[in-house]
Amino acid sequence: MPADLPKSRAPSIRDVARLAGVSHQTVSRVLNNHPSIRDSTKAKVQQVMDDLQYRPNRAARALSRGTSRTIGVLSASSSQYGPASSIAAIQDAAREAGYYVNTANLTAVDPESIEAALDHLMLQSVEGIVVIAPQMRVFDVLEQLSISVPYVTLQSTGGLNDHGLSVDQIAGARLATRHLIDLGHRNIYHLAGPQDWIEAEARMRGFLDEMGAMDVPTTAPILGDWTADFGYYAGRELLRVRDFTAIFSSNDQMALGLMHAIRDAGLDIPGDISVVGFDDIPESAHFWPPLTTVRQDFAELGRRCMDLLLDDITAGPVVDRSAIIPTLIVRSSTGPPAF
Amino acid sequence: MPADLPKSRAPSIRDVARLAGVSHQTVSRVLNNHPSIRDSTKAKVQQVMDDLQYRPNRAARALSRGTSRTIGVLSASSSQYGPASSIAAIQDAAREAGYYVNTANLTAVDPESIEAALDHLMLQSVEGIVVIAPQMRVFDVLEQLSISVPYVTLQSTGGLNDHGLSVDQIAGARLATRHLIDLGHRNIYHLAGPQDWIEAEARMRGFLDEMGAMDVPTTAPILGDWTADFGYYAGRELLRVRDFTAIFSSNDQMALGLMHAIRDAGLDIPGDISVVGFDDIPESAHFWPPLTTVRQDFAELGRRCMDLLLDDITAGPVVDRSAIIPTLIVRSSTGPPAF
DNA sequence: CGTTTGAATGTGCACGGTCACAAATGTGGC
DNA sequence: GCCACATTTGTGACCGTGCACATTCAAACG
Repeated sequence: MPADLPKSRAPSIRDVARLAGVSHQTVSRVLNNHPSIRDSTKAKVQQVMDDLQYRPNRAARALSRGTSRTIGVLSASSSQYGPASSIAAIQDAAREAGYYVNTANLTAVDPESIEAALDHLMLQSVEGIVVIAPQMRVFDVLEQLSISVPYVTLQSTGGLNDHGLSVDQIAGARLATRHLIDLGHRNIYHLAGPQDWIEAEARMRGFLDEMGAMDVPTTAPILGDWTADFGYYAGRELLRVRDFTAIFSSNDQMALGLMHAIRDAGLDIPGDISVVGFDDIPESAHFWPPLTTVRQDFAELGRRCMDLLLDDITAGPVVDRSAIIPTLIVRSSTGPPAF
Repeated sequence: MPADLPKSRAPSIRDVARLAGVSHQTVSRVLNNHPSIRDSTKAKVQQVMDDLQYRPNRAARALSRGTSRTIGVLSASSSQYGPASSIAAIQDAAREAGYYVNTANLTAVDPESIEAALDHLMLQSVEGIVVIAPQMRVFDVLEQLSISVPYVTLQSTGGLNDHGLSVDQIAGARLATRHLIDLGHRNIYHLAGPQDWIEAEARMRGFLDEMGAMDVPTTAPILGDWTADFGYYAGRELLRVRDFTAIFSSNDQMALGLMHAIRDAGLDIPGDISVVGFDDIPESAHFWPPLTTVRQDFAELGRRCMDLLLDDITAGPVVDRSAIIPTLIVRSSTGPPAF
């Protein structure tokens, strides 16, 4: 019976080397697929590695190589559908590329907690950072801190820096707005996201741009907080005046709340009021009525973002930085205005 | 002007030592809050560390200590609301405890990808693993692989092992079922989750238990896939016969789809059919009608789970392993049956 | 057959911390 | 002033891997 007792320490390359009758460097070469290794040697070493259930020690490798093969994700509101989908895609892409992912959540958006989260990531010597914290303020802090590793963001600030990759939110918002205008609506409200959020800002701009381009008079957008709850209360307030026939909501959740309020007021959707959302979360198709919305491919975004970062890290080939154009999904929550 | 040129390498503990006029070991002691360090020395060292913007190298520390201060999260379906919330809570709790978190997503539930994900985590020498992959099969594989680090799961299999901590799904399901029975329903369907999922199984058992306890005849549960889409199609099928007055859905998304189908059939909720969900996702309050459901505190679950794991790792004090009891949230999707 | 060349393998050290132990320094009692 | 003792600091080895360089070996060439 082989001495299979649980050794106190895990086997190292030297253990493997000794048993295989080679030097530790040869084992290292096998590990790293060095070209000049005799096949027989390679096989022998690999055999011993299997027998010993050898696993390279990541810390040692990182130390010696000076590289951690780890990337960090700085995320806010990671429990929401969009960010969560992107994070998952990022993790998959990273793993496929042989990278590890470490996530730090932002508990608040004040500079202190941003710095704390960043510190947490830097302490792990991440080689790059993906920022999925869509608040403007996060970007400001990032700029100031002058981080020593490359970083990319899921939300482009629109050309101010080249760290961004993003769905073209403006185009998406214009799509939604145009849809309402084409249906004949002229009194359209926009329920925007928090002013601080990049997507909120971009969607608002898209809305205003399209309204301007089509020469439709605009009212000031309402600033919400993305939640269905807010959508509901905003809807209640808006309906006290009821000087509109359509609303474009910055995300699906608020649209849901809006529709709730509209129904509560005894009005019909889309008969009395049309509603458009943004995101196309999987539930939107089953809202009442099924929500017309703008679809974003969050997973694709995550993957592309990862490509971009890996490119920055390895200074590799130029990758596709073109924006992803979202698509309009027309369902039953929109129709021509009543007269 | 000080020589502030960007050195090719980051400052090490020895650089700090040299500038502070002490030995590297003294610097190490300052880093680790060793008790016997003269205050003046400590201050001096800290000053130099600040000046140099010194950051301890995690890899080196992990290597020499033989401990990585990293825990792994093995997760499936991490973009769904529940798991995502729990993961976020776990990350926060870990960071607070000075641990790093590394996540591996399961792309599929076959043994190969489970093993691959686990491998990915083990390669990083994680000290513990949190499993948020709620499929039974994952547990089987975990048992077989006989992992060398402690692990805990968010979904208890119910006493077969002691790795679990969970919301008492059975109690929650009984709450929901009892609510329907108390309202006077006697023909109640259950739309369950995928058979392989632990929660699905537990909720189904809760449903059957309560029905049995109250002496209400039961029909076989329908097995769904958690999506609103499935809820919709299941609803369409069920309504062809329409031999029931209430449905208890295993989660809120399927309940949403169900309600969609019920409305499509021209029926009233809860007038004709009552619907209960499970989870209380933030949108449920704004469904049409607002959904009666069972609330789970995912974040609390994540935190408690982390406590449990850290306890296992450090062999610390016994922590609270009591199950979390979910609560019933009554809204407008349930009412007495029509006669 | 000696020389050149390239592939295959070995040697020793570096990476940046921590640990065990030794040494120096300070403190109090007699 | 000397000893016992606690506190503070220093020395050197070590963790597991990769790198630079040295060495061995085999084949090819003149």
